[in-house]
This record gives sequence, structure tokens and C-alpha cells, in this order.
Amino acid sequence: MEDKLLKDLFLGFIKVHILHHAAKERIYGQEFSEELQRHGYQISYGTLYPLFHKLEEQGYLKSENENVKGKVRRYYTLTKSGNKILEKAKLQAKELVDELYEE
Amino acid sequence: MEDKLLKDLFLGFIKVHILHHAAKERIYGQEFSEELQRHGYQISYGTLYPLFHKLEEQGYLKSENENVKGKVRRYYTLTKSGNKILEKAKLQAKELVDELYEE
DNA sequence: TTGACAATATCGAATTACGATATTAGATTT
DNA sequence: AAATCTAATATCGTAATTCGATATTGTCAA
Repeated sequence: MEDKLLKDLFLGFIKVHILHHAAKERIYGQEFSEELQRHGYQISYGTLYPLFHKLEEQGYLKSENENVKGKVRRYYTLTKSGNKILEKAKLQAKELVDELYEE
Repeated sequence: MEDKLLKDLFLGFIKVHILHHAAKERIYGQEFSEELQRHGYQISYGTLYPLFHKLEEQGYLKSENENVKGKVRRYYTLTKSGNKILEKAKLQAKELVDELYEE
């Protein structure tokens, strides 16, 4: 992400994408971060983990620890209210993009 | 914008929308802010004006003062490099939204 | 020359993002 | 069973943003 403008755009989306992925399957930090990188995006763990915490505090995600090969993972899934805000966010995002292309 | 998540999403877009509008016509802070409000969005002047300054510093906008009925306005227009980054940002934004809807 | 006003600019406090470092806890090795 | 290893999570101090409030600018009208 060469330019700060593009990075900020991405950062605005990051929470929405977290919820979006958590809606499809259980996610955890490490894997989510790697998936982003595969798509050419990047976010610091110092940003990502606090984001997960905050989304859980707000009631959009819920989490459970699980041991996988002796390592602890914190899996997150979407809550009902998380799904509600996700749908709102998708609409808003679409609206904002559409305006960039219409006219 | 009831929810912080939605607001952050919007804030990620704000610079792109500034450039987008400046591409269509000369814009200035007060008017741009009012136009946002008409669309249900809102941004503090303490955020907006420094953003204009930064976008100009980075060479994406250029500005000129103009007197309108005895009041000074700073009009901004898009530069060539501003247009370049705008096109990149539009593509990225579309990509990010598309992923929320596909699958 | 002082008031009034639209618009822009800037301030201090609170929040956020970053990279780096520390912590966790089960598995493996000795 | 103590020590070591390791994937993953958590946290730290610093720098950068965002906010609402306040200050400043520059021209016209009285």
C-alpha cells in the first residue's frame, strides 16, 4: 500500500472485513492477517488484536479459546448484532463507492 | 452516523471523496462540508481543513484564494497526480466492496 | 474605524495505529 | 518433571488523527 490515502481507505474497511469474514467462518488473528497479506493488504498486530477486542466489547463478535496442536487460538464468530451492523456497513460502503462511479 | 464503525468507514473514504469532487469542480471547505451533511455525513472542521492542507502538501490538490462578496474562500482543484491517486483509490474501493458482496 | 460575518485556521485533549517486545500455555525434549 | 520451543495473543510507548471549541482572517457596510 504505497500511499497513505490508500492505506486509510483500507483501514476504514478493516472492521467491516473482519465482521464479513467472521460471518462466513470462525476466524482468528494470525490467519486473518495472513489472508489479508495474500490479498496485498497489511495491518500491524498492534492494531489488529485491539480491534478484535473492541469488536467483542461492542458485542459484534464473540470469542472462545481453543487449543490446536498445543497452541492457543482465540476464535471469533459474528453475533446477531454484529450481523446487523455488518449489513448496514455493506450498504454504506456500496453507496460510497457507487457515488464515485456514477455521474 | 450512529455507530463508530460506520463513521470510520466513512472517514476512510473522505479523502477520496474530496478528490472526487475536486475533479468535477472547484470546491471549498464550507460548501463541501454542507454537501456532506446533505448526504447524511458529517466531519468536523478541525478535521476537514487540515485534510485539505495535507492533500495540497502532497500535491494532490492545488488552491487559490478568492473573494466572494467580501469573504475569502480557498478554492481547491485536482492536480494531475491527484487524479492518478484518485483512480487508484476508486479501483481499490470498488475491489473492497465487491469482496463484501461476492461469494 | 468599528461591527458584522463567512470562511478558514489552529488549539488541547482523547483516541488510534504502529513496530517492538512480552506473555501465554501446551508440546517436545532431555 | 524441568527446561526449552513455538504459534498465537497481548501489551507497551510513541507518533499521528479526530474532535469540538476557539481564534483569526479579510472585506463590506454603517
